[in-house]
Amino acid sequence: MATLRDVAREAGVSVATASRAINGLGNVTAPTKAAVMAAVKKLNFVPHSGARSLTRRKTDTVGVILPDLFGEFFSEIIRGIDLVAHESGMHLLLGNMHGSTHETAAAIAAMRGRVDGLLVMPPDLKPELLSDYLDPTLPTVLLNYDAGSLDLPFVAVDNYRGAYAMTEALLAGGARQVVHIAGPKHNRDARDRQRGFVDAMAQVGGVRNPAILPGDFSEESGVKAARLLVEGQLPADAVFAANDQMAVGLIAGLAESGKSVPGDIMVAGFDDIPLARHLNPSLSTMQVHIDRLGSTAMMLLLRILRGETLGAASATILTPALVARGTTGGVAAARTSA
Amino acid sequence: MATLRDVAREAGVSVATASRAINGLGNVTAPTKAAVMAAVKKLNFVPHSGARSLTRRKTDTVGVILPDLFGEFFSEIIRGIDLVAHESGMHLLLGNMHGSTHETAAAIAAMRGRVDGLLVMPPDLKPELLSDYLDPTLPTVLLNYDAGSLDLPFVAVDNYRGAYAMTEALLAGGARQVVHIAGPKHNRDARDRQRGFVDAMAQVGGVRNPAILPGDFSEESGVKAARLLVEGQLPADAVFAANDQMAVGLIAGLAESGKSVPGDIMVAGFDDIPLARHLNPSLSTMQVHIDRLGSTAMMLLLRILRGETLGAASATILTPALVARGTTGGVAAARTSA
DNA sequence: TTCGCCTGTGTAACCGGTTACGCTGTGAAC
DNA sequence: GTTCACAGCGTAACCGGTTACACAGGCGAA
Repeated sequence: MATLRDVAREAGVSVATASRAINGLGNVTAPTKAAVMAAVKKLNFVPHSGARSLTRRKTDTVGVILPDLFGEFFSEIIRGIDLVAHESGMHLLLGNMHGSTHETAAAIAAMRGRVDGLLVMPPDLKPELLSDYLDPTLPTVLLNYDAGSLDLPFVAVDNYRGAYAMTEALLAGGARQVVHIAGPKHNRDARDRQRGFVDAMAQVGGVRNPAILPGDFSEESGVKAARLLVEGQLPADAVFAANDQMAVGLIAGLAESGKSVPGDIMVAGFDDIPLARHLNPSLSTMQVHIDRLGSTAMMLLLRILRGETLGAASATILTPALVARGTTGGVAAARTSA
Repeated sequence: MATLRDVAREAGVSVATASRAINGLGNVTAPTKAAVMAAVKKLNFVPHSGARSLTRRKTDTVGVILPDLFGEFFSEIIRGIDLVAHESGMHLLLGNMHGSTHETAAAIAAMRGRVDGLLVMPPDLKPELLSDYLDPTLPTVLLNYDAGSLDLPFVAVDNYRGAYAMTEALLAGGARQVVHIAGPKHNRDARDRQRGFVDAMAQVGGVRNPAILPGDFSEESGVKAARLLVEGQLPADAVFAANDQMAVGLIAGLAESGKSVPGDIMVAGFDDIPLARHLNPSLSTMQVHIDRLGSTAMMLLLRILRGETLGAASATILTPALVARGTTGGVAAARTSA
């Protein structure tokens, strides 16, 4: 592979001149520049980004650290990030914490020297730990994580208000006994959604200790919840699952037990994954523009990298929108129904 | 941020010793090593990967260049790649060609000096162009792309045989007039699937010029195909869509026209996206382990990077498996049905 | 005692770019 | 005819690591 020195030699100039010519800095005459460019073409020279970033002290890359890469949720986030990053000529370096705290530290450490900034989504990490791992000199935006005590910019979904709104809607739709399927215990999203549910039940429904079934955001745990519900003879006329994935499993489980949705029992989810509208009946849910979560965070990071100071703008909360569909009897079944 | 020199100074040793201690090279006494490690802790030193990769001439990163980042297909590929990469301590640098040829060249060029190898998926690029863009010194594995004349290792899905098998199955299931909804014209997957369909129709069904409707892999184009089919009064008792996405649209469109699936008409897709089994009736399709596409390619690349020479092994073809479900009357409707 | 080897450590070159600074030669101003 | 500013270009230091090579000291063998 040709280096800049090779190009300089070929063009009969110094490396400094070659560098200036290639990067379009002013002080190079047209003929000199032409000679350099000819050498570049001839030798097929492509600048070594690693070396360049070493002196420039910028890499034009941002690190993205996600808890997992599974499912549409993450692909949407990445797509949103990429959209904005691409516009600014930034690259994306993917890190995956694979659920382990230790891996998280490693993933973050490995980013040093490779990226100009970090986008981190640590749904089940304690703030103190997180601040230990993060490099304070590296611009960082948190995804879906209210930093709280940490003084870091973040973009989050208003899980609390979303859950509150959905619960309210179920009650308004005639449900009296609403059961919640919770997400993983340590997951902040899950906890906030549960809080929203509990508060809405108390404040709007006048119910003190609403039933809550355990879950872990997986489809399987939704199936299990259906079993618990039916076998446990839990009185319920509506179930609000903490995410769509569990709602999908729940509906399958209810169908096996001969329960009809929404006839016997209404079902609602959270996230509005693409699958939601294709179910039959289609799934009522809280629509989160997942890609916007990513793109907003990326825009925030870009502004920080540009040196802008963002005061209150550093905390962005996206409010999910209620989408009433078939499983709450809100609208006719999706058109995919036969 | 502390550098190696800082650590060396703090520990009272030279940079060489510090480097050796940190990297666990043998020739360092225990007390010296301890002193260095103490300095590392104290100064919070994290090696600068950029600088390190400059001398080591390896980056522990592979570049992944995909045509797009939309939908579950790509998220699954990335997940498969990440799974293997992570095991080997490799990082993933994402490049996106955003559908444009020019961007493709830029994406590939930007990788120089940042990665040790490349995973490229160029579904609608001509081989000659591709070889122009690629750096011959950079180990590269092609995804879902039979390099043909190019002498590059690749991992691909046997689209031809998959389509052939599905068409055969439809015919065996009693269909006589099978219509194909094709994918984008320049897309190799789409073309191979169409060939498989045409050949099977001729060889197994004895049909010379089977009907083929245009499509572009989008759900929308499936809906359009349904319209063409019904309004055009095309005689058909089965439709084989070149991918699941279009099959989904097709089913929706047929439902709108009052056609029942599989009663009036059977439907089959290709890919087995997660949504497929959740439809009602569930979608018959060719199962492609998309994540394996990614992980296999990554394993191939790793072996090349390790210096292994792989002869015939450099071309891997994954054969998709037929999954008969509701839309071909093959099995009972999915359990998500009410 | 002397030689040689081996171990632990330091010096400095190097990876491939960028850029501060210094040098040269030209034309304008005096 | 000097002086000066400035444009164009080259030299060399630098980014932050790795590592070839040199070197010092300790030890066993001759």
